[in-house]
Amino acid sequence: MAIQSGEKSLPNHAKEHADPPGKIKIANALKTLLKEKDFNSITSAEIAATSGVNEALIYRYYKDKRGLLHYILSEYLRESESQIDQYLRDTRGTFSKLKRVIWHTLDTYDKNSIFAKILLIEVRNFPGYFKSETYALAKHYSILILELVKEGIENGEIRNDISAWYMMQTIIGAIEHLILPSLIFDRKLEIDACTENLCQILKSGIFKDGNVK
Amino acid sequence: MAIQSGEKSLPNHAKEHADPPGKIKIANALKTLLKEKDFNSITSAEIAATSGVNEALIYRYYKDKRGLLHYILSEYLRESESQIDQYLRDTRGTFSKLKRVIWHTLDTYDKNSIFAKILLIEVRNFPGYFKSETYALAKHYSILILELVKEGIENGEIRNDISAWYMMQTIIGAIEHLILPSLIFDRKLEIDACTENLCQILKSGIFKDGNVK
Amino acid sequence: MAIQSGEKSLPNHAKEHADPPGKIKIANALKTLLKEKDFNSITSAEIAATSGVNEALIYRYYKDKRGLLHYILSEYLRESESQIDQYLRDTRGTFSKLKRVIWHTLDTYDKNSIFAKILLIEVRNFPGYFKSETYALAKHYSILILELVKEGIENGEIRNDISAWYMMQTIIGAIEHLILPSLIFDRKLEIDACTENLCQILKSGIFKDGNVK
Amino acid sequence: MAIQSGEKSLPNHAKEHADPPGKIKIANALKTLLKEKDFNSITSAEIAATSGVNEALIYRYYKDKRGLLHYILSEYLRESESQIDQYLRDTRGTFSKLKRVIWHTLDTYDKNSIFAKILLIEVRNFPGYFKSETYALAKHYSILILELVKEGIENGEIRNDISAWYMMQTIIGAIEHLILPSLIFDRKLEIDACTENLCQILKSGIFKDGNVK
DNA sequence: CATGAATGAGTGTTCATTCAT
DNA sequence: TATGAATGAACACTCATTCAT
Repeated sequence: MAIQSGEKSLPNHAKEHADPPGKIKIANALKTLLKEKDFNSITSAEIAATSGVNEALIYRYYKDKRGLLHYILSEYLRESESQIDQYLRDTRGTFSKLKRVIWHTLDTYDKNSIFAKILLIEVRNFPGYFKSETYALAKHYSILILELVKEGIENGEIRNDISAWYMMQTIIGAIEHLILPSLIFDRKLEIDACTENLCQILKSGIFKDGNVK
Repeated sequence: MAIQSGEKSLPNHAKEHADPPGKIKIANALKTLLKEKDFNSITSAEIAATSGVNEALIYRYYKDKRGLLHYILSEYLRESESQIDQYLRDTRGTFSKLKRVIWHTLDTYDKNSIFAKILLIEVRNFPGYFKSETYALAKHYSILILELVKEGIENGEIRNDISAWYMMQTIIGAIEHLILPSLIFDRKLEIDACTENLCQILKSGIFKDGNVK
Repeated sequence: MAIQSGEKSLPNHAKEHADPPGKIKIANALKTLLKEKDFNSITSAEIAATSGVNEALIYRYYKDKRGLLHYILSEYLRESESQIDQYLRDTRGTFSKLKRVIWHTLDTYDKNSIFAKILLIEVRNFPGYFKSETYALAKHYSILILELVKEGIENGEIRNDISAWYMMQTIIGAIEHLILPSLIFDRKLEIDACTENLCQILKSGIFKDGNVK
Repeated sequence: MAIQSGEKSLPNHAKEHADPPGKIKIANALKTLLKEKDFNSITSAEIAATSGVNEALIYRYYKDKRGLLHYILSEYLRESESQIDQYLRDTRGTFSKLKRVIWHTLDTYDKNSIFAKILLIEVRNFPGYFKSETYALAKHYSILILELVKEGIENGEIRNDISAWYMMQTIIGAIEHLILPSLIFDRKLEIDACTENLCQILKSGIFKDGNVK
């Protein structure tokens, strides 16, 4: 069920083997380079030089440059989501869960600004097909929030006079809105304060008063 | 004091003449193309084709592609600033002036999202030397705000216990912060509401109560 | 009405100008190289080196490598056809005309074995779209023969109990059949003898006895 | 006397063993692929994928891609020749033998048009050294014909006023000449009719009248 | 016997830019 | 003022082939 497109399909029986060193080096090299510059202005030659492997190896492990980007993006999202799952298992109450998810998301974006930049800015300049591939990845996250909201509606914590989908959109929009400027202007994000504020707003606007656990 | 870098220095006697048709056509072509795509993915050939002139002519009038971008950027800023000057002449009171400037800035960014995108997003992916060149352009604007703030301090409208420079930074930051998401997420900017809100915040936070004219 | 695809569309007003030297050099270089090797195993770098121009110039004048091939092919066909036209103007009687055309075709193929090779052999390994592009060129020739046959039917020289199209196909097939082995086995073609034989066969098989002028 | 170049020399003790499965799979894969496309546009990766073995295995069993081609070519020729030997053992009279050989050759070429294409067309675009390697293979066949002719001269069936070598060349040329167009124009070969016609010509031209057994 | 990892040398093509006129 | 011709330096991507195990 893992998200892994962007990779080339190698012999199936190798599934249990870890990724070969070259593949990892390449992914790391792109991550490094993305800290410094645009994805589009990073060349295959640079990726190869940075990772210390041959240029052709990139194309053995990944469909193309975009496939490589897609791979590290999905890897990052997969990891982030599994952490969120962990958090959620330890938390009771929809409001608390939502707060945890928001905090974690802000924290991860802040710690991985390269990915945040790609997901929030660069992707928007790519031709459509990639946008949708990437959004397919990001959709997992949307669904997570949506499920949480629905859960809240069912257990009575969240008002039921607004559609769950609309509330999810609002929450995600708010999060992105918070992160974006800190990303562009290279500012540190005040994660705790932001979470607190956003949750406060959601509580007054979304959650029914007095019903929060 | 006109901002003109990016242009090639042509024979001096031409200085007073208006720009030759070719030069204007080229600049307009780039402006047009920027509405559709990334600066980096616009080719000189496209610019030439769109403007209906020869490719080499670009390099007669501008140092290079970046020089051309710089030129239209500075042209835009010059125009915007002269409009602001106009507005300010007709306005009394620092607060009112500041409000006017804020409104105008939001309005211009909104109407010229191409430039906003470049100034706020694209430039950040350019190599340092161009970034600083662009900041040199934007400095005029900073200074304008700074002067306004200083004026306010002097005439007693603005509190004098915070450095003028810090207040200017805050104001500019707030403006950019407001514009950015609407830019990235392609949303319409509520200029009046934004201005009102921002000014309200500034009034409570920056201006001394009851002292606003 | 000239056949000219494969070329890049350059500014229209230049139509009366002759082809620039670079363009000609490139075309000649490919012609030279085709004498020695496969089209597919000729590299752009080789074409550039042989013609003494920069590699990029190829792509200024031609859409791509195939476009260049198409160009020299169509140039050759255009020239050949205009020569045939010349011949036909000086000849009376359908049979004599047909004989002239056959002789000329064999002669031209023999003198330009590079083109013969491409038209009869290489093209067959190209993906469909190019095949059809090339056939579009060759169609001119088919039509010429077809018209001749029709003329013969109308003036009573050629029997009218077989469809003109079928007769044309037979003639073209016979010609190609004659040329092919001499091409592959690098043998000189006995043009006069071949023409004589083929015409003899056609006369007994296609033309009505005693009716030939 | 077996034809085996193109192969890598493996440990001697393996000589008597049959070919290992990987080796056979690879050869079959290339044969399959050759039905669809040019030898030059078949990649090692494709061969490996089609045969279901590792790419590197190709180079364990064959010197290189050309070596593999050479191998299947020689295998095919060896098989064909051994069949001819069989036929010849059951036939009496040089003319009858020659007729059998001709029929078999046409039949085999017709049934294995992939090989026919390579031997008659593709090889001509290869660099000289491979061309000559292939001719070395085909020489066996020439010698076979030559021996037959000599036998005919000795036993009085064939005229002795023309050199045997020249007659052999004529026969081989005629055969290839017959096959080529059907190959290029993808037509079915009329094997019986062709054999009959060719033999008729040879009988009138080469064999002494009335002397044929 | 067979494979996964890795690579050197291209491959067609693009693009910003310069030069001569 | 403007242009047609020409180019150097990349660029993403491919392929036959080798090596260690």
